[in-house]
Amino acid sequence: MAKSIGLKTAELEKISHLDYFNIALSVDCVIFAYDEKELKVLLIKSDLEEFSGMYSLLGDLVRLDEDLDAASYRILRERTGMEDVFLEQVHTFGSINRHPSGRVVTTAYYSLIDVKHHNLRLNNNELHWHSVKGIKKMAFDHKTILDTCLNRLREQSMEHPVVFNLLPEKFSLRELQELYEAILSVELDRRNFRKKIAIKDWLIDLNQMEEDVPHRPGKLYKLKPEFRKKTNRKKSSENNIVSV
Amino acid sequence: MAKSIGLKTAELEKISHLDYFNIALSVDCVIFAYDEKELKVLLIKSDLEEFSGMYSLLGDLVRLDEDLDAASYRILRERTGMEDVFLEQVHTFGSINRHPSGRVVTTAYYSLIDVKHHNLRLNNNELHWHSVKGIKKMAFDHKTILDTCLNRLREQSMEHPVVFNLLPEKFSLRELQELYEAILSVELDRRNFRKKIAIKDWLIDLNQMEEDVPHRPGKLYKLKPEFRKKTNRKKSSENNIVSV
DNA sequence: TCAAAAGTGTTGACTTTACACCCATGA
DNA sequence: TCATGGGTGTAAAGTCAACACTTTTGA
Repeated sequence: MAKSIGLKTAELEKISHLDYFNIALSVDCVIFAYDEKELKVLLIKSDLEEFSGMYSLLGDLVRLDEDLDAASYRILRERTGMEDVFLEQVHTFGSINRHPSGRVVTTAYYSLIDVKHHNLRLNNNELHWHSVKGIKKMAFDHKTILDTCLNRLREQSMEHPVVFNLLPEKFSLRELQELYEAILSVELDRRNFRKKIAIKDWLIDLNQMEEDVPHRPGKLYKLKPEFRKKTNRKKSSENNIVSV
Repeated sequence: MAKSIGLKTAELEKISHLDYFNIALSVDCVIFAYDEKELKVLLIKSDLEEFSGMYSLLGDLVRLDEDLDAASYRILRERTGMEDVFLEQVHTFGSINRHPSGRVVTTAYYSLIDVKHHNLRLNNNELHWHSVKGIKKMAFDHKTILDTCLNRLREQSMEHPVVFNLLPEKFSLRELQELYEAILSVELDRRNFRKKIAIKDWLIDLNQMEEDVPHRPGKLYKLKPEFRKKTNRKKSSENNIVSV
């Protein structure tokens, strides 16, 4: 079969570049949860001698026959037993020497889960929730990755209804406010907070009350279903329209 | 040398995972410029038979001894002859079948350059500026990548002084406004636009006037040097502080 | 009856939008 | 003298920040 002049087939191109198929690609998941009024992240003790005693994010190499996004879902599923959770790509880290095993480029994702719903076997596998505030040092460049994902979470929190993925289905406005305060590391004014949430029109009043609280119970709300997106990925048609 | 129980060295880990070092990693650059009152992007005719006649972004495989960010700078330098330009990572695309040569995951960057300063040899290498508005179909998943980068540019434009990378050093407020209008695809009110720019306090009044315009010349400005960052990458210390 | 949090409005400061006229220059 | 864009202000609407008291419940 004659080839067009100047063009090469993909197969030919692959052969001429085989040397390059020599970088491993991993994904690392920053899995956030909210518990005890603190933002937590799920970490595992590093099993590399080089990072003995340090913690790392949950990650794995991407398989040849696996989409990048699928790899991050797989890790989440394997580690937490959860399906259908919020997961979003954040950034890819590709310094030459970031991994002692060789050239490994990693794509970081962040995930938001309801800590009550996971299915972790936390006891036997060195997997633990860590308060984000207390984390100083991590294996690899994982502290940088964590910081980057935390910043992304903060940005997203302020513009989109994503934090509800960290709460149980029913929650009070106090719980919601405390969650925002934990994520943003700020104190918020109760009246202004409630006004702002009311304007967003994200919530349904369940006409139910908190129970088992040692004080006056608050009303319970849930997120309107149309905002329960699992990811926040933007469609290319969602352009920002601005006027000045 | 004795090993700690349960730990493995990075070297051992690499051996056990050698199969995975089999995905190629590329970077693709969405190089924007502004010319003739339109936002343009630099594209090249695809040299793959599969995409005969279609255009693609400028990309290349990442070398084994090259940082991911360095790879994107290299492509930009090789293609435009420019150093020290604005370049920022946007997203990584990793569908299994996005590339006919095999498994190639690509990290997309966007770049903003002054069209007058480049050093392209546009004539002999099928490299051309295309009006972003007119682009319908591209090779690979490059249309999706372009759309994603355009959205990122729009978001960044509204919050940070990045668009100045698309202008010559000296510019008039009219040029600046037309640039924003081209990027955002909106019409802006002149008085409100000037007020808004004045409040940002990004510009230095050069006390010079436009020349060779067929109407009353406007004042020329330049960006204050402290805003002339080449990239907009966030330091992890730059937390958003919010009050509600 | 005490402790804890629920629930609720107003004011002033600021920001955003909409909108129109005269001026300076070059052709 | 005409065409083109330069340059400028104000009023109304909306948003944001600061701030305090009464109510309800459980202990």
